[in-house]
Amino acid sequence: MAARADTSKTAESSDKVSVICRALRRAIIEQALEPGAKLPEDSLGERFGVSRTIARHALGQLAAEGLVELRRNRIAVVATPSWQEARDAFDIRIELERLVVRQLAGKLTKPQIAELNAHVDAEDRARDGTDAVSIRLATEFHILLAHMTNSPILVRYVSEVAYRCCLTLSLYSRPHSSECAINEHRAIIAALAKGDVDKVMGLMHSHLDSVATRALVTPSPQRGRDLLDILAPYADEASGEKVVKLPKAVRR
Amino acid sequence: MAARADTSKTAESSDKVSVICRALRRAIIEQALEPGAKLPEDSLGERFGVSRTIARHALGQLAAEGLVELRRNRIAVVATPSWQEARDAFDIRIELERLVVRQLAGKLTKPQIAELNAHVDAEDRARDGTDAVSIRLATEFHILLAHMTNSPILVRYVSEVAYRCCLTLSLYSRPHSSECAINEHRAIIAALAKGDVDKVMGLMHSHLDSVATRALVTPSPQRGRDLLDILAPYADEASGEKVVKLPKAVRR
DNA sequence: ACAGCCCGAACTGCATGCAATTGCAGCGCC
DNA sequence: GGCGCTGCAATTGCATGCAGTTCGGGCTGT
Repeated sequence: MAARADTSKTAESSDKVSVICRALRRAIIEQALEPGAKLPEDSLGERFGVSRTIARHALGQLAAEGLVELRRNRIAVVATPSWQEARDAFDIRIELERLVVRQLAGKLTKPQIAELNAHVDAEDRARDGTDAVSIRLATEFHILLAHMTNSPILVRYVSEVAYRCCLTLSLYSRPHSSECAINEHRAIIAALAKGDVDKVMGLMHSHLDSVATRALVTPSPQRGRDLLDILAPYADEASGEKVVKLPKAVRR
Repeated sequence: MAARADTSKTAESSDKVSVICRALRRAIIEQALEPGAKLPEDSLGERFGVSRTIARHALGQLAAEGLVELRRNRIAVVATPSWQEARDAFDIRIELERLVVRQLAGKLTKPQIAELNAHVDAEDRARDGTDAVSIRLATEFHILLAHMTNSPILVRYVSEVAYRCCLTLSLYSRPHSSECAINEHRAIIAALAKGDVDKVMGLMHSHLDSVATRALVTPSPQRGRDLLDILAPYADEASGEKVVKLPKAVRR
């Protein structure tokens, strides 16, 4: 039951803008929309049966979350975080999630523990599904934890940064074996239930750290980064090196 | 030369929406707009010389940052964070800023240190100004620090959460003596320059913690939610307070 | 006199229209 | 053949218009 239909405090609830936001968010983190994919306002509006105004508003929200890049007078695109930004996001995420488990250790109710276990079971069952889904589930485990702190702000930040990490994982990571992640999730639940603050903070730290380092070992964006943007700063002094213009691989 | 000309990283640069956002943000954290103040789209549009569409978009962004509360079909109001939310915000802020100084310790350039010192000097000069301004400057010191990490994500989160804390300080704190804050800022700069990671993390922690505890000891509005708004007309026992419900803050 | 109802004003939700900017394809020039 | 230019189509930036909802004040019934 992932019903959690509560969107509550944070400005978004049931209007069309939020619906589009959620849909796009999910599409992005499941890689249905790759980083760099174009998101023209009218196409979105047409797709979701709303006007450009609404699509535009949704894009604005997603841009505020860092999932979408918005350049003036240009088509919005799915964000393409740099490797450094990915590292930064993970650093922040580690701190935030340590805070989460610190607040949660020993304070979980039985139903909450059951809910967590159920979620991990779901992760387990999804192991033979697509990679995108298992990544999403793993991410949602962390968001579920954040929810249990009853701190809307913490939920928002953890969600955002987790989504960003999801996005970067899709960029810089190859098929990851979710097995160990699941085991680590179980270990975290156990330590939380036992109330061992230090243990659980350490677990969470190493869990995220391992994901980060395992995923982000390759600072060479094999593809997908639009080189033109990368090279923009070098345009001034790029006299000696001949910069060939690559054949725009990502065309539609 | 604070010409931090970074456009486009964080979606907001030079369009009218961002202008309005910045203006409102500042008005809010300087308490020109009190928590609970109404922000009708038309009035904002009129005030800033734009249409409702733009004002609406700006409100959306500010709502995403938690500075504005947006209820469907209702006039937007400046957010009124509960006391618990204030605590949560400070908790998060402490972690984030510890991360900031951890990354910064020993890595600051001379110009950066000079810039920081200049800012604190400005804080010093503003001591005889209004409280709102000195609070804003103190907040901006922390944001300036975050900027120096060169991590856009960190900048965004620190800024947001710092603004939120600013907002709550205006709610739950009485006139605070900024003197010690200034000294603590100087101490932090010194420790950063010396590169003493542990020292500076401890300093930052206690700095923020002291601000938080000094400020948040009084949950005077029992729950702080929009209950406060409801009770405003019946402001008998809340006598000492200046709760004029709304002199139509932004009315032509 | 008081409570409840009703109606108008105010406001938001959303779509559409128009001007301005950008992307791009084709064309001419070197 | 490659490079730069030009004009058109695509797309955004923004304002305005209309419909639906909420708020508040006055009126009526008791």
